[in-house]
Amino acid sequence: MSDVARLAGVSKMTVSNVVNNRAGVSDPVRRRVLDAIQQSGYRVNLSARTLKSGRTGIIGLAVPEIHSPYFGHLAAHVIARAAQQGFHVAIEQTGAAAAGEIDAIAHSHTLHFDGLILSAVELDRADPRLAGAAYPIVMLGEQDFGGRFDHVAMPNEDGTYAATTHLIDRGCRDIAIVTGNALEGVNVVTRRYQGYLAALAERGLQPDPALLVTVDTMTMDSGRAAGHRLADSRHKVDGVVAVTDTVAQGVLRGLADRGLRVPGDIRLIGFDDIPQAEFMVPSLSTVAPDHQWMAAKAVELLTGRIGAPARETTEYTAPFELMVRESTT
Amino acid sequence: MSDVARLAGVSKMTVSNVVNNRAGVSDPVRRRVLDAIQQSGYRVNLSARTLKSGRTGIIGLAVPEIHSPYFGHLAAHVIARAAQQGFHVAIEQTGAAAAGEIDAIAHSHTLHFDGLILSAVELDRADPRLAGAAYPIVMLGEQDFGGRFDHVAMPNEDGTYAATTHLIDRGCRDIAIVTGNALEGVNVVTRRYQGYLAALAERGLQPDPALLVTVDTMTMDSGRAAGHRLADSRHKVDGVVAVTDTVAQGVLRGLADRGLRVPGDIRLIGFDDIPQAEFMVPSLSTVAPDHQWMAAKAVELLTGRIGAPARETTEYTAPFELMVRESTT
DNA sequence: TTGTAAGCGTTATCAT
DNA sequence: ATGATAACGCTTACAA
Repeated sequence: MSDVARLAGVSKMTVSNVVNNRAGVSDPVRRRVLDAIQQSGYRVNLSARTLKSGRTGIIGLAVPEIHSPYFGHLAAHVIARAAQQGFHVAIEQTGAAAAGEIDAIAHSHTLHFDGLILSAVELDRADPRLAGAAYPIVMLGEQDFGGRFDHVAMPNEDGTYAATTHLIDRGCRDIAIVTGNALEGVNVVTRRYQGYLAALAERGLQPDPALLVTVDTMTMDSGRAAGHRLADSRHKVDGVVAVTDTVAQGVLRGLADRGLRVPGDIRLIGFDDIPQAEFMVPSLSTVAPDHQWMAAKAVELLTGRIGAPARETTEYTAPFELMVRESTT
Repeated sequence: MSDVARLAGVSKMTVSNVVNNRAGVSDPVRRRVLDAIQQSGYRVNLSARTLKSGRTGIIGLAVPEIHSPYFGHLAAHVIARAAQQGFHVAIEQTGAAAAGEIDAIAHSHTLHFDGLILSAVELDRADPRLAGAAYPIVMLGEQDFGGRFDHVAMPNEDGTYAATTHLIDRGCRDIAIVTGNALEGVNVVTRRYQGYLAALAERGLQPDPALLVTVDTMTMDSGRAAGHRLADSRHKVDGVVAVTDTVAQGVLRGLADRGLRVPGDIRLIGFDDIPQAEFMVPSLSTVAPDHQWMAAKAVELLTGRIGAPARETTEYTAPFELMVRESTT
């Protein structure tokens, strides 16, 4: 910057004013400075600007894992949206563990992110380590934090309710649910399970404990094992609600391993509408929350709070659509 | 830092020495300083450190799109590996366009990344804008840049050769290839096409122009359309080599749309071994490059060059394995 | 073993 | 409209 100033015959301050498009610089001077910038190949040093301003222009996005169609998809939207607002996104992987989620918060602090979008799946609202965060956090999609944070929620309960009702409408009566094993507290697993129970109850169907299949992780592998368990059990099953599309993909494969056909023998529905859902054979019916909407709201809430830290927290729930495809035909 | 120094009754410099684990600090002083750090909740300011040292500790990773199982998977490995070496990873999306790839380079500059891992799919080795980069770049996986950059290559030609040979071994004689439309120059598309041609030639099969199906983008959508074209043509086809697993997923779906069975009517093989390949119905045979190895090499090359900028460029080609699954049984 | 001084590149403030 | 100065928090070089 000193070089540019010398070249243009002005002070560093004037260069700064030109670089930042501030008013109060005469046209000829501005031109001279711009020329000097061209000539010297000058570029602002963001570290210096950050040091001075206390802002990095970077927001963190903490997700369980960036591979995983759902979070990858979401991340792509967040990155695009943040860019529109002049923010860069740094991605942290939490590994779907409470410790990783806390680490992400600490990291954000160390790296001086301006804020953090946290897709928490394990962290408890009561976790004392949550108190430490000294900058804006927006919770995305999962746990309930009782109004302590801005929150963009998934339509967990309503979505699964709609999915289960759809299976009943298609004539299913023995509907299994494949879900996580954290059936206590308020989290994605419990809320989706509640939606399933609510739909059964409304249609006068009894939930059968034998039709509750829990998995440790939300992976295709776990889903496949769940599919095996369903196929190998003596229980009649004519429909399956899977907690996520990724798990559904595994369930589908597990049923195929045992020679069961979807939708011929068993109907299957997922949750998320990952890009692959439409291309599976059979294509997967699913609950499709509006990912783009979620990303936009999350970024909007975060940048809003960066501007006004003391504002009241807000909670949004994403709209969703039921995508009916071959797997429930 | 001044606060900590005052609290511990030492100078800022001593605090710095303790924070950076430097030798030459007596044990009692070190303890006092650590206590003071605890008490005050002090954390180093990375911006200040960066400003002083000229290094950010952040490396950029530019990929066409972070959703996309292949790049998501690769990114996860790169992030993990870089973390081991004390680097953070910022992800840039290029949108599979040369302009986006150039932007990523410029961005890296602005954001003062210490280096960039660039998964270039469109950028040409002759592109003049490539000259600008004033920091280390490692090319990952695709284009050939004639030794100008450190490069971790995919086993493009050998992989497709092996895939095609495998189909021939399974009795296929009319083998189509679904690939990109950039059939000139040295890039992933041409090299994989060469591997296909080489395998046909070695087994005395004539390449049939009608069996070359090109797509604009490496997406499931494009693959599906290609599947339709193959099914609707009058040509006999008994095997398909797809340029990527993602495209293969689309081809499989496109063939299913037309009532064609894999592997019954047509055998299909992909490239990449994305996590979904194993879970597709039928499961997808594919060429499996060692992603973890690639990520590790890329990070290693980059950090090596950050340490020694003038070193000779190196080129590695990833090892691969042929995964034989149901789609070619 | 510890401390002092200067400077990394930028910008806010105040002066001209 | 433009400039001088100081400060952001840290580390290198040197002095004690």
